[in-house]
Order: sequence, then structure tokens, then C-alpha cells
Amino acid sequence: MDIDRIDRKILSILQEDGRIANVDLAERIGLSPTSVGERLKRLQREGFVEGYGARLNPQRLGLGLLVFVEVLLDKTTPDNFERFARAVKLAPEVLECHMVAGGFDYLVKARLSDMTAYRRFLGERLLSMPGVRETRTYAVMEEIKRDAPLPVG
Amino acid sequence: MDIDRIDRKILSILQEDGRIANVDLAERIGLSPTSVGERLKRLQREGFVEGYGARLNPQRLGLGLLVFVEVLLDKTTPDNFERFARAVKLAPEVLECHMVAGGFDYLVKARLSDMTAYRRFLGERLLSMPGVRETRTYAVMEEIKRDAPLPVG
DNA sequence: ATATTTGACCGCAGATATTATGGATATTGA
DNA sequence: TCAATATCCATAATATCTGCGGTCAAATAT
Repeated sequence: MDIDRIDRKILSILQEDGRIANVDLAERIGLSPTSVGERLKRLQREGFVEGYGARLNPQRLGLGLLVFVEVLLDKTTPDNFERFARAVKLAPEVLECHMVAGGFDYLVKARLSDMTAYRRFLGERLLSMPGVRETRTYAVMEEIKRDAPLPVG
Repeated sequence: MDIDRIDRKILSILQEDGRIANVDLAERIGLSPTSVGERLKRLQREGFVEGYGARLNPQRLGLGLLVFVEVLLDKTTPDNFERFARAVKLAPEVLECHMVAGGFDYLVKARLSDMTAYRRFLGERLLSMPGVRETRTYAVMEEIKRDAPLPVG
């Protein structure tokens, strides 16, 4: 149920290189491929590993603009939150959305091709959603750190 | 050099399941494994795919608290930005950090085990960094959308 | 018109990797 | 002590990847 030093090392390596062959992983760990395979299967079964994904280059795909948008909702009707959440999940430009405690209600992270696309996104997606009262956008000028691995060590 | 419908489908599938066997990927695409393998190799060579990674469950790893921190720097000395960037890259709790245009300088995303760890992080990491003048923290109460795939379609 | 080049695709076979099985060893708790 | 459980390993069968040769069609040159 719990997780030892070896498990953490497995997770750490897999986070960096999710496609490493089990043989090579075992080599780096210092155990046999069979053992490492069994450990990994357990880690997956117990929910530590949710899946695997390719890391794509956003620039290369024409998604050069990263923005964060703070969103404030009307609190008059309580189901606004529900509806906002549902709409956000359907918007492909939105990579993340979190409900936060503090000066606003939601923080949205979105990737777009350029400012034109952003204007369209803001107008046609965000502001057109019912209950949205105010937004503040912060455009990213430089990505200092991007999608770092979770600290499992 | 450019990228057609089939390439996009490959990227889309790999984003969701980065460990899919080439045979199965080819099956879903409707081409032979060899062709798909060649395409994928090209996509990697040309920088569309940067790598692969396991998706871990933060809760399961005891990282239940997600926070966003807005950071303002002293603009008196220009190398503060350099130093801040360097320090942030070394902090394992920081998953993302972006320099933004707008009301503050940096937006930091960090995962921690709990509020105690957050207090330590804020005090010993962020505020102790030279040039940091002000921070505003927003604790995430609910993750509506987390690490959605890039819209390649 | 015809030859040639180019690019995308495919099948096959040797090399490589995964996985299921059985068994050895060590640790734990009754 | 003795059984039960964990972890690990070697082996073998099963599946997968990959390099190579070859086909085909479209574009280009002669």
C-alpha cells in the first residue's frame, strides 16, 4: 500500500521518460525486469500512475500564446458555477481551470495561436458564458519553468 | 515539414496514451505499423514530440495542495529577474513559473502536501529570495480541468 | 510520350522486449 | 517453529519493434 525508495525511483524515471523499456528501467533501478514490471503494475493498479502521454511542443503546433485568465462570476444564481465548469471542460483551448479562494473565482490557463485567436476566445467563449462578470488576462511573456515533474523523491 | 491529418491523429492519440504499441496505433490510424513508425520518427525528429512522461496522481503522492502565487519583484536591480528565474528552476515544489505582462511579474504554480508545507515554502523559498517584494497566493479549492491535451485536431 | 525521381506505403524476418510461470529467499506474525 | 506473505529472479513463450527490399503513384525532367 505504501511506497518505498525503489517505487519512487521508478516513478521519477517514468515521469521523465514514460516510454523507457522495462529492461532499461530495470537496469537503471538495479533489479530484474520481472520485479520492476511487477512493481510498476502495482503502482498503476493502486492509482499512482494514471497514464502516459506524449509531451508535445506547443510552439511547433502553432500555439505560441499562453495566457492566464482570472474569472469572476455573478453569485446571484448558484448554478452558474456548475454551468461554467461544464462549459470550460468543453473548450479545447483551456488546458487548466481551477476554482480558487481569494480575489476571484476561477483561474483559467489557455493556449492559443496568437492575439487574434485570443480575442476570439475571450469574446466567443469566456465572456459569452452566462454568469461571467469580469475577467483579467495575463499574457505570458516568458516561460521560466514548464510542466516540471512532481517531486516524488 | 508540415503536418497532415494523419500526423495530427497520431499526436492526438499519443497525447492520451503515450505508451500505446505501434501496432495498435497503426490499427487505429488505418495504416501499416511501418508507415506509422516512420511518421512518428519524423514527428520526433522535427520537434513536435519532445518526449513521453507518466501522468502521476498528485493526491496519491501526498501533494494535495495546489497553489498559484503571484510574485512582484523589486525593479531596482535588473539582475533580480535572472536570479529569481534561476532559483525557481531549482525549487522542486514549483511546477510552473511564467513571466507575465500585467499587474505582477511572475505567476508560480506549486504543489505541496498541506498548508504547513506551504507556509514553509513561502517563507523559506519564495520570500527569502532576493528581490521579492510582494506575493499573493491563491489556493485551489477544486480542479475543474487538469492538464488537458493540446488541441492538435 | 517516356523515363526518372521522389515520397509514401507495405510485408517480411531477425533482433528485441514483454509477460506468464514456477521457484528461491527472506520477513512477519501466530 | 511454522505457515503465510513479500519480494525477487531465471526461463521460456509470446508479442513487438525495426531495418530492408520492393511496389505504386504522382511529379518532374528529357
